[in-house]
Amino acid sequence: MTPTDPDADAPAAPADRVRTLTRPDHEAARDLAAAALQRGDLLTVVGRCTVTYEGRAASELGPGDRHLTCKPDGTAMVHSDEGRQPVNWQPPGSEHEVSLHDGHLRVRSTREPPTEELVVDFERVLHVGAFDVTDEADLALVGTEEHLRERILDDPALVEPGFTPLATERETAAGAVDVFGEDAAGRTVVLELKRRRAGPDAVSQLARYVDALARDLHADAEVRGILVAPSATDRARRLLDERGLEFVALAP
Amino acid sequence: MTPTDPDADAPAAPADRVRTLTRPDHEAARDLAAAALQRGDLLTVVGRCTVTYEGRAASELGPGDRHLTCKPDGTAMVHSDEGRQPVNWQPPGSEHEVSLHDGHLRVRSTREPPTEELVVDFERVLHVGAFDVTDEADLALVGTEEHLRERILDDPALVEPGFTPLATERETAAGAVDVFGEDAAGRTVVLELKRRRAGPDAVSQLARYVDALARDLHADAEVRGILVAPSATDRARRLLDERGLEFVALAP
DNA sequence: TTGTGGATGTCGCCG
DNA sequence: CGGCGACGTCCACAA
Repeated sequence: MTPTDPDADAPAAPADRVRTLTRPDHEAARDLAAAALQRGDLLTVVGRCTVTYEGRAASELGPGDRHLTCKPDGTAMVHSDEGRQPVNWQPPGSEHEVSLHDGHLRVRSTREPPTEELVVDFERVLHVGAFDVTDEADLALVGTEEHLRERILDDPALVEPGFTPLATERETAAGAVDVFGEDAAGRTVVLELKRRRAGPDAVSQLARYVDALARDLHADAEVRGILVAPSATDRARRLLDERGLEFVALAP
Repeated sequence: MTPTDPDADAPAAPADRVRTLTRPDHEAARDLAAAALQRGDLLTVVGRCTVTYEGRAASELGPGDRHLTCKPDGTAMVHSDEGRQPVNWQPPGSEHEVSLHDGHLRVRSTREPPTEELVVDFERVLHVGAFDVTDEADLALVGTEEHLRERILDDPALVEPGFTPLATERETAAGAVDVFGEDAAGRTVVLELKRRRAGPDAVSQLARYVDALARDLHADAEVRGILVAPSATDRARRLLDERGLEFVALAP
């Protein structure tokens, strides 16, 4: 927290839900940023800065123009002008603090564990913004692996005629199997589902479950493993063949 | 870049590197946003909006306050007040456009392939910002898997006395092996490196390489596989044992 | 363009 | 908390 305002018991003015400064001096920027963190606002800072990170790894980033976001949940992100990924960040649950260092505006974010520290040092501030935002809505997403599973449970013949699902997330020594069932001949079947084109790791995953189940059941039990995905790479196909596993093309 | 302005030979006014509006009406917001996209600025919009996405999957998001970023490289991100991940986004290379719909400010981002469309519809705009930002600096990151590899090549005895690296990224039928070498007895050794605690997938990956190499070489060739990581989960240890593979504890 | 595997992955779920 | 696997993963790099 900021080292100010221990007892703001006087009813704060119903401040604007948005407060911004353009090209503020560093003290004004610090004040607005500190107030934003204090109030649990979303804080944005744009300007020329350097960034250092130390934690699971460590990084240095020289001067450049970037966009910093500090969320009320403790997330911090430093975005450059390119890329979907922030160039540096701190996960939710971190604590942010703002200060002046050598006449620079410094935002420091720490968390623990693991111990991680992100320091963003602005030598020039183009913009500071404090936003009182709330979001109650939930994202409704379709086309996931879960939908593929529902499709199969709805109509098991999509996998093959006579296939009967018996369980989902069935536990084995190697982990939980996506769909567990049996074929028309009563043989055990394991499905591994992928919402998109499957690669070698999907095959390895399926193989782990098949091996584990074959061991869990009788030594003589035959266990079929079927990879269900819209498509599979050549290498994945080859690995399937080598392991005596099968493939069924099916999309979410 | 924007697909316009073939001959902007008239010297553009040395416009501010930052232009923002607070609680603009939708037309003013549209004008500033359009100018920002035109100029290749970083565009930010904060306000109450709904979001729809359709492409590799599809999603709907009801009304809430969010922060939209459009980068000059075609990236778009919609951030809510929580989480490190944007609630919706568009990858770099997309094209953004801004318009008025039913009196709302609408930002639409599309790309191809795959065909994907993101529509952000603001019913209330708290803030619009246009920032002329550049970032030449490169991130210097340490503690990656590559550093672990360099550590091993520097001092192969960290793996075991007598270990001799012969190649990195050596190709096999199953893909490229992290480190390929031989032990003191001249046996072929495959290393799979992980910068952090290793799980079952790391073991499967190593097993794929060992199997492929044993096949590529002679049928009677013995190939040792060693997982090198700071630590490994119980399940990973068990899988290593089952497959006759080994583990060496080593951190980047 | 596609394939492949790393990532400070993040995130949710479950023991 | 740690393990485990999905993700509209993103991303760089190689073929």
